[in-house]
Amino acid sequence: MAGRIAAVSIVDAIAADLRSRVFSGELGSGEALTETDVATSYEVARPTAKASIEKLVAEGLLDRGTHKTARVVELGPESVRDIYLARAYLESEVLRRLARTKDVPQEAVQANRDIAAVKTGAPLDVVEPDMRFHTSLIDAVGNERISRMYRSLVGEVRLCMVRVQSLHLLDTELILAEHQKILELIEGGQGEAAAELLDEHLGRARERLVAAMGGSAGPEAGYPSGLLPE
Amino acid sequence: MAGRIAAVSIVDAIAADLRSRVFSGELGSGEALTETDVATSYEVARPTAKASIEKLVAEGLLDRGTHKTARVVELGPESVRDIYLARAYLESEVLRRLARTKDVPQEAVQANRDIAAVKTGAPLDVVEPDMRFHTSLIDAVGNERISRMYRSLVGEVRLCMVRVQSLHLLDTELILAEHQKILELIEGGQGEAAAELLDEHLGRARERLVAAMGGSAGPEAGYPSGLLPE
DNA sequence: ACATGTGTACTTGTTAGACAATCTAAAGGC
DNA sequence: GCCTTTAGATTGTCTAACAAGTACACATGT
Repeated sequence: MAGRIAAVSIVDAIAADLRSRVFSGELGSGEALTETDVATSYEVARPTAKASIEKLVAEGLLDRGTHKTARVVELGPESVRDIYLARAYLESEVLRRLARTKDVPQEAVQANRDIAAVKTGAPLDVVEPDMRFHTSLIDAVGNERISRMYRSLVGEVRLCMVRVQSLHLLDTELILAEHQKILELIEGGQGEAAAELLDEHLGRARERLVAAMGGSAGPEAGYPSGLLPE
Repeated sequence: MAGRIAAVSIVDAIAADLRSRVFSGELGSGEALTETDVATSYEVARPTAKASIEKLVAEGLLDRGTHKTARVVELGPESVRDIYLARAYLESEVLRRLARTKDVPQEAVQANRDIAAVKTGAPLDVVEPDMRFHTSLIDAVGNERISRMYRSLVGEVRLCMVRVQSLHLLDTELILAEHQKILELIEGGQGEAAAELLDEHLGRARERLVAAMGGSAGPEAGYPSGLLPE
């Protein structure tokens, strides 16, 4: 059941590789990706490269207009706010819903454990389990379209997370503690409180990242009260 | 400013035409769309047709696996529930948000007027302004990603609406009255009430459509109390 | 009769090379 | 220095073709 075979097309394979190169920072913000470049470097035909690029454009990871070269998206402060607010919209509703049935998804619990496990390593290692924590909450409502919508956001969200971690804007302990508390609130049926904590959780990351990018941070950037014993 | 010129690519043009043919019912549920068919009928090369088809697949209007012919999606009762619940997630949050600032978008008001204007004509004419009513509410929050996410749903939503109207499952007067009431609740700052009414509004359409498709309808299918004087 | 294997037709995945339209940036003229 | 022209690079689209996969009918063996 696990690891079902996947007959990936060449297009998908290249798209996946490009994606990971964007996430790893190998392809930096604003970097150009011409169709011929991609085609030659992967030794495929140009239409194939084109299709891969178009996939990433659809995901929001690349940007391009007609007849213009595709470039890695440049996230400004406004985009960051846009992204995090969209996240908050979806995720807070999801938490309320999950709390109603007191349904704590095991995958989220596991993801948080994984964050704890890597907390001594490189800061970028936190990104994957952190992302997984949030996606597993979304997936837990069991709505295909909602998961799909969230997926369309995930690429950009991950880009933001990479930035947050690279710049050490958040303490891993804090992430961990807040995730834990959110799960507890769901278990206790306190949806509204969970949604509020999530708003704080996301708001802090959001405003600190905005500030780090040269925007003016909102009040949400501050530290929380009481979760971490000084 | 209005009607800004659009240098549409051939791919986009074909995609747009196919889309409208799906919505109009000319291309029925489950109908096959071969790449060569599309290519010959529009007199373009197969790769061009392929790209168009892939666009519609990404939109959720067509369905296809690797090496298999693309087909118009077949919406079962489960899909309908999935779609409408996803809608409700986004839209109810949006209403709460709009009510907080008592922000009644003019486009929504206009859309509802347009519904009233066509109410004597063909039932399918209601679909476009009805869809516009809901999208304009979403767009009113001014979040690019949220609008984008909703767009990814719009294709399927519209398919559902076409069904609802074709089968005369809802009275236009009722749609109109509930839309009106929702706008009033927003204006009055009563976000929670607006969200609840929306849930009713969507829930009724949802369960009636489910029932019409052979699923078992939930309790939401019934008529409302008091909005329409008998 | 049933299950199994085979084969052919249809369809998609991918490639190659080519041309026109468009964008980008550098060279030149005022 | 600024604007225009020109050349190069890049994308949009096409034609033609082969490889690989799917589907369905057919034949085979039990």
